[in-house]
Amino acid sequence: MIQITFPDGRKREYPEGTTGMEIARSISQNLAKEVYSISVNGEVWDLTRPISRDASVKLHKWEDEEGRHAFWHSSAHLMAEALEKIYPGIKFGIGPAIENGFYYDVDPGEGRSISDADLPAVEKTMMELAAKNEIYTRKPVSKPEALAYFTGKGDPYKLELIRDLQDGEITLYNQGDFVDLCRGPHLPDTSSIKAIKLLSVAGAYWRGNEKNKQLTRIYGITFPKQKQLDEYLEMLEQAKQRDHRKLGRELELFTFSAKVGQGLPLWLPRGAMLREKLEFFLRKVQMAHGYQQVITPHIGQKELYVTSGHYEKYGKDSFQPIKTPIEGEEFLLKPMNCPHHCEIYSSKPRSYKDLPLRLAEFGTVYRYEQSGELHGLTRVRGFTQDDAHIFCRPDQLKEEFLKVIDIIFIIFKALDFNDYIAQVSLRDPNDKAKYIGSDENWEKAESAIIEAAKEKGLKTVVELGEAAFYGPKLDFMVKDALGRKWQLGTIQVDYNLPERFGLEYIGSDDQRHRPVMIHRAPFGSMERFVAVLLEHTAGKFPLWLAPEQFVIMTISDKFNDYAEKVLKLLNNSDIRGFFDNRNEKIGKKIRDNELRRIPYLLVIGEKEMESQTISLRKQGEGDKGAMPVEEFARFVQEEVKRQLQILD
RNA sequence: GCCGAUGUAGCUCAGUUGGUCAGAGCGGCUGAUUUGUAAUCAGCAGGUCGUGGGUUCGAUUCCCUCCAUCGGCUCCA
Repeated sequence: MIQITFPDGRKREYPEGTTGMEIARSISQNLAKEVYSISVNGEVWDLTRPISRDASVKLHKWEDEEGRHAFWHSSAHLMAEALEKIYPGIKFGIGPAIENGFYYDVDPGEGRSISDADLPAVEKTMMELAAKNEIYTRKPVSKPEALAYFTGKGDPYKLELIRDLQDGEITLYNQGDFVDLCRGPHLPDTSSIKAIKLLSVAGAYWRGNEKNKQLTRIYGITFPKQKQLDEYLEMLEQAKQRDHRKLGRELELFTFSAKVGQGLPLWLPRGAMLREKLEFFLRKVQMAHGYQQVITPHIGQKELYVTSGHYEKYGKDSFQPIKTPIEGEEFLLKPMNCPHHCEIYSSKPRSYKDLPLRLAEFGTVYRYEQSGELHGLTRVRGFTQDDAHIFCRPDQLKEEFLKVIDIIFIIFKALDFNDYIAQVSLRDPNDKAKYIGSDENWEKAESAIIEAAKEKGLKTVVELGEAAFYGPKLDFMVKDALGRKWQLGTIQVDYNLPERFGLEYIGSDDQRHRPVMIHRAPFGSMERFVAVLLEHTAGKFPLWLAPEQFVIMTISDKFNDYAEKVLKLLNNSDIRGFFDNRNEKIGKKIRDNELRRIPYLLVIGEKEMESQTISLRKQGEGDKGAMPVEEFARFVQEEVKRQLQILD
């Protein structure tokens, strides 16, 4: 007998070789139907794998990531089985479970391709196979056996994967006629896979390397119940409604023009107002934190970027230099503000007493992003960074870094961004050639970031190879409506540019010293920030940010004069809004302005004119009753003040 | 840049197996209506069916190029 310990600490005896499924059944038959995998001493196993020693276990249902993972991973195998039936000779790459569903990378073979239109047939075959209740069987094999099998099958990608594996840790799984190299775990059989949707087809480079062959990646998702699939698809539809590209058009915030050029956003009046308010907000925060605004040009001599290293790193695949007509001097559209700010630093001798020097600029930069990369406002070719560079003494670095984190917290709090990921982006230790600067400087910079994040109690994830070429970063990532992660705020420690630009200050010892630089942008870029904000709020901005805070609507045009008077009064009270003077019924005007996400709708008719009031409607909440005009003005001012309290 | 898909009026979308096939709703304009809390009615104007080429007696429809967009991959200072 072996002793099994459950998560709640209870222990129970089972015969040696018992399986997860048997343990589940011993608790209840219903449970047995709902579990998909089991953790044995922290390792996730198949439910059918015999347990031969005392162990701590946890059974995983759909609600657990481990349960869904096994479900989707098994679904990927099921899809592969179906693909092999429909496309004999198809080659397989990798087919993992992902956050929402699974994918499999396949090579359909010369002259064959798979497109969206082919997916329903694959789905159908998967359904048929699933209904056969095929059993997933695990089989440990030796490396030579594994190599022999896939050589026989002629699957070069699997062979490549096997070569990187250690003998003794290789397992094959099969269900029906399909055999795959796989670590597992898997479902006991295919019977629980009841609802299948293959979502999309995409190209994906083998092993994520651009130089390798591009395989066809098929994304799909499966569920134990049809209802869950319906709900998931409904959720995707809902997310589409919050897409910032759709909302940007509907709310008339921004647009694009193929004539102007792809990836170059045009901000419409309402969008410009929104940006102005965001900038105003950050300016105030920064002023309180000792920043000084500067302004620099949109271009700079090519030499400037040769000095900074940007030219060597990005010059060839970037917008190419523009030239003066007579002298032929070369200038670059600025891809970064830091070199300009470095030159401001060195415009006069600096003393240790001047530091830290915090130079801020809403700097518009231009970068050549690959055409396939452009995406609404989140990935563009021209954008404005809420940039600043802090030049400080090494002994001030940590404190300055912590203060920047505070600013990011202030912003995220004011805009209700609670769901972010703090990512420590370090350099790839195996590819140091990608970066400039000495190991010593990198180590100093990386440990400064890690320490600061720790001190702030930030829960961080560490990503190797995600650093900027001149220094490591602390990035704040936020998800969009469809769960795609975007980097917003960023803080970067940089010992390298000060060196390249020969920046110095005179210390208290009367000697020359080198300052350290912090690059930081709490919003990241105005464009991307607005995009993510739009998707988070579905266009319902907080009152202080709303491009239009109120709209006046009259019951009939008999009250237009009074409405004009109210409009003037409110505008004079520094409240933004307009008079919807269309000759429409009140219901129509309410509907239209609700859809435009105007926070306050003011209805004016006979009663209101007589009593010098307005009838107030709050967006999404309906009628709030009558209110004197002055009171409404105060009410709005106070709400804005309350929302911006964080600035005080 | 790569793989796959899409592109019909300002927006959302119908339509043509190549031949009265250029349509609807919303939006816009004009008029009527003077309205009480999520769509008043009527009329009118809008499109060289993304662009350029080709096949054909004939192309919005078939083929190619380019442009833009969408889903991914790679990249992201």
